[in-house]
Amino acid sequence: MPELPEVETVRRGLLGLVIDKTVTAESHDTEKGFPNTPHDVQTFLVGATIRDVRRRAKVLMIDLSSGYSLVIHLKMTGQLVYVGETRFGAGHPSDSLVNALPDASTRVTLTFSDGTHLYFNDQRKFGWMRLLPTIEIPNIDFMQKVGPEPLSDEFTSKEFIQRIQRRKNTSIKAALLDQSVLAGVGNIYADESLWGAKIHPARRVYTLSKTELVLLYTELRAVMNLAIEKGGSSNHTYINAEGKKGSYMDFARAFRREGQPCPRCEATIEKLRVAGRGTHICPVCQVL
DNA sequence: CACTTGACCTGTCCGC
DNA sequence: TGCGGACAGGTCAAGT
Repeated sequence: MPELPEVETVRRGLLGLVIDKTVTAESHDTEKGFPNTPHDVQTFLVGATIRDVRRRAKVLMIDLSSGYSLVIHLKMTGQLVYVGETRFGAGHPSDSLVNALPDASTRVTLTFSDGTHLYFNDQRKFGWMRLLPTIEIPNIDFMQKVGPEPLSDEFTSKEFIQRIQRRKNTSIKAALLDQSVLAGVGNIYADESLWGAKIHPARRVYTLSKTELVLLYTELRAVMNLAIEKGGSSNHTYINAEGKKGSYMDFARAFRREGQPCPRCEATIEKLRVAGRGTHICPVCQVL
């Protein structure tokens, strides 16, 4: 799924596309992804106008004039794609991505008063979308447990170290991926930041020096900020609100670069398994 | 309690 | 070409 930079990219895209649009219809598949009652949908979604699009951790919130919000987690393969009235012509780079919607992975369709649409697609059906009173969002389980935003101005290296060290006995990669430690880090940016800080992902947290952790903090924020600037990372499923791919993968230094040279020392990048996840390292820069 | 593993789904890719 | 298994950017519940 989209990690923090991808979700933030979707948020920024949606802001420019759906603010002030009024929902006139909604449809969704019955099996999964949108469990609200038809009554709630009719009362609090249909007829409401979109006022804001916010993000916390990897969760998006679309605030409505009804006092309710659509709360969305894209998990691994979720997409939120806006399709305007004027579709791209045949041959346009985005043509095949966007003109074909809705498709077999479309779970929810919103129709706006101007005839345009917002689609929630999710091939693997891990993602979810639900309609909640806006003021109740901070009370849901996810929001209660999730850690601080790593890119906020108030998030210091001191706080990073303090929170990471709550998981002293596990691997540093597992600690980075733990959403209750800090919000928004996933497999890509865990590998990229560990490469940047020259730390082996399987190192136990208690073995890391303060200097190493400060460097990791700096690398993590740099890598995520760069990824936002580049519009996120794209595999075959991630696209932004306009149906476009991000370009961070062109800048990736370890993630999915197994067999290619390390940009720092030319050693061959290797793939291994840490914390149950595919993990990419430079075996020379990052040693146990 | 801290930590690890399996499950949730569908599609794709790789080796036989 | 077909088939089986591993794997995919996340999070929970259940297990040790």
